[in-house]
Amino acid sequence: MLSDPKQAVPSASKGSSLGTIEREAIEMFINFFRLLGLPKSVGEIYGLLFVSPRPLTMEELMRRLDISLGAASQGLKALRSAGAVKAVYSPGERRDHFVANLELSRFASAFIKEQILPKLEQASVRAERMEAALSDLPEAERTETRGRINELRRWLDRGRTMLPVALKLLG
Amino acid sequence: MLSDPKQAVPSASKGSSLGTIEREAIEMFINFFRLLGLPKSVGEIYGLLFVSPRPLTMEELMRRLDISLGAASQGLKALRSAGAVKAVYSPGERRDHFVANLELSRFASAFIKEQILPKLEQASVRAERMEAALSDLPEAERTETRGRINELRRWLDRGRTMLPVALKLLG
DNA sequence: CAGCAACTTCAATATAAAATGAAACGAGCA
DNA sequence: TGCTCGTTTCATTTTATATTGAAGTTGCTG
Repeated sequence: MLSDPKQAVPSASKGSSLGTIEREAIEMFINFFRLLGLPKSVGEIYGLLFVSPRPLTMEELMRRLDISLGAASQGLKALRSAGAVKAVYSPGERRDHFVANLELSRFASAFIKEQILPKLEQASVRAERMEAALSDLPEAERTETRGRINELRRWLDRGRTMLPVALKLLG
Repeated sequence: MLSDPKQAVPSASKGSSLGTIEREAIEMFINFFRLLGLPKSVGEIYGLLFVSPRPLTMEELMRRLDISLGAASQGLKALRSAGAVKAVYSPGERRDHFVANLELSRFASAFIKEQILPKLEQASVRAERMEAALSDLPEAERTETRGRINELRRWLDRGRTMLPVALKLLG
């Protein structure tokens, strides 16, 4: 359980312009990025940039991945803001060229900082509110429920001490 | 970046039958479960069971959470198969009663084992195929691309040695 | 072993998320 | 200043995911 396998399969259409290495890299990153809740197009873009030995323009990404202008622009925006991709200057060239940042640990860090930590903080606030609401409960249920809330808080505290350590290990 | 905040808000309809503690718990678990790619209804069910001092039937879950028969059945199935919930025997009662397993570490373990490890394995296979396909590349690109594939493999190897350790720490 | 309550399944439907592409924007250049 | 190319934005469309509930199944019980 915990959701299905369902393998990523490249559409036939883009088979022509991509080699084995590119296809494998793209599929791999689609899978990992999906794990972080990111859309397919973002994984495709990063995958292609990861194995590309030279910077690519947005136009090249659109063409080779067969994605739209909007998807390319938004995907790159997201990747840049996560520090996963950067624009490099190309002399005498007007358009932007993009390269992948190969330090994969960035993703884990960004994910922890932006997704997990805020949820932990919010959860702690909720736990306080739950504690405070214990008095509304009928006597009989109070002890049992208090125990459960405490269990929850122990986990939240654990998380809040562990994650910064994990972040240090990564970055 | 890395997807939006967008807070879970309980539908007005079920406000009536749920107290503060229940609402807070439900919203908290909806948020965490979503992080693991699980549907809202699954988070709702687990949240309510988590703070419920006594076992609940499927019918109670349907009524109090205002979810359908199918959602309750499937959500419980998923939670049971992940070991997050179990059915307890209730003397002289025909219908099943469910309780939450409070050991939250189970989720992390299940998630790592079922979602992350398989993807790492598959990724390693892909990396081998990429390595093998290097010879198809024009000379000029080979060295750079080989370096990138190696970078990838270093990360995959790291992951494959770290995760089992993480699993031990949890369980 | 018939009837029924409890549960499961799954095709249909509703909802949410991502992709598209036309229109708006903006930076550099003549 | 007005063009032009490259990029961003966002309303619309498409696709994917979750939910519903009726029909099917199971297994207890009288």
